Amino acid sequence: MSASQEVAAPQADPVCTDKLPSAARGGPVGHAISRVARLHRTTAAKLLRGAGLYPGQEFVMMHLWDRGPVRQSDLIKAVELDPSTITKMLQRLEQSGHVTRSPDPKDRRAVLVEATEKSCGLLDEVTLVWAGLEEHALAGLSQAERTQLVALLSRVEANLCTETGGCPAPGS
Amino acid sequence: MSASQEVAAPQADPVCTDKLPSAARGGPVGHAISRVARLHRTTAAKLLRGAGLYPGQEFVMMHLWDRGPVRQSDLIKAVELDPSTITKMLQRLEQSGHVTRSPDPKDRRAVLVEATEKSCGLLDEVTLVWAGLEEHALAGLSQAERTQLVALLSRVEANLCTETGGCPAPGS
DNA sequence: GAGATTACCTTGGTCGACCAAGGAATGGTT
DNA sequence: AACCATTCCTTGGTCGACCAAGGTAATCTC
Repeated sequence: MSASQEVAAPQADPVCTDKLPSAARGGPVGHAISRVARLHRTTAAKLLRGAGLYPGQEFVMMHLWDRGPVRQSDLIKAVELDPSTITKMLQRLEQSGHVTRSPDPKDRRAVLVEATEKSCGLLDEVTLVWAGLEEHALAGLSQAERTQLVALLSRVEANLCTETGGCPAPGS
Repeated sequence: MSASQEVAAPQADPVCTDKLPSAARGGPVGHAISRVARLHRTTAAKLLRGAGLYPGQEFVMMHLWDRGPVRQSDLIKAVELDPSTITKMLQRLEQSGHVTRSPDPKDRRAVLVEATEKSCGLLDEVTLVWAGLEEHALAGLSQAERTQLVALLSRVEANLCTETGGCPAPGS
């Protein structure tokens, strides 16, 4: 019983010696968040499809719809995405006619972004889709549970921001 | 005062007539989930980087580490991803030496996937990274809060699965 | 057994998201 | 005025994730 050569012949030959049954140990919250987020995104994708938007673009459009023309850098700060992501997304949104980009006369480095009139037709649809999705996702949860869910998520978000130095100041 | 030409000159000219102040109406949970998930993923990415893995690959590797050689289709069901996603991910994982693929002798359509010995060195590192990330994300949350968070997320997940017909049976 | 159906995987395409690097204009220092 | 640092955006690359379509092999049906 000293040598670990015969490991009781595991049916599936776990390759890496023995080790723990990882499935359980893998952070349950991390897994849950990943799965829920992916599900949420793909459902949003299907719903948004009819509107001609890809998932992720809604956030940008929403910001433009109620902020009017903004500098691209403001947009970046608002949605907290990588600048290059925004650049490319805007190029596509411009090509599909949802957005207009023009150089800022006051700062020749900057670019002003604005939702086109055509895109305004989507506002209602997108709003509806999001409301429906939210309700679908939260079906059966009491108001208290909903607020607690967002509270917990906010705390997790705050945690993930600290120390990594990847987030803007939580205050403003 | 009939023509709507002078719209009282809004400072930021919100383009789409008036409408509501969307920021508030956009589903709070949906937003929260998106942001948290992105944050979680990018932090994981940074941590996993040292191990030579890209975010998302960990799930696949974990499954392989404790299941041994599996058919690709099983892997697909386990991680609930699109087949093509798995195919491409495995091609990269094979090229980077973390995984081995071989035709299944019992079914010539199928492919058997297995973690390489080299990859076993990563098991500990990945486990540590995930444990640390989980703790970092949940810092300050009581045990009760943690379990409730996963409970709430599970319910949301279940909700998102139903009706859309995009999920496997929740039972098995 | 022949034919249709299903299961398994691949390829090609598009997008979002990131990093790394770089070009241009602005702003502050000396 | 000259220089350096910062800000703003772009390009090029890689990956994960999806959809649509296809090609081969098993399986079911008649």
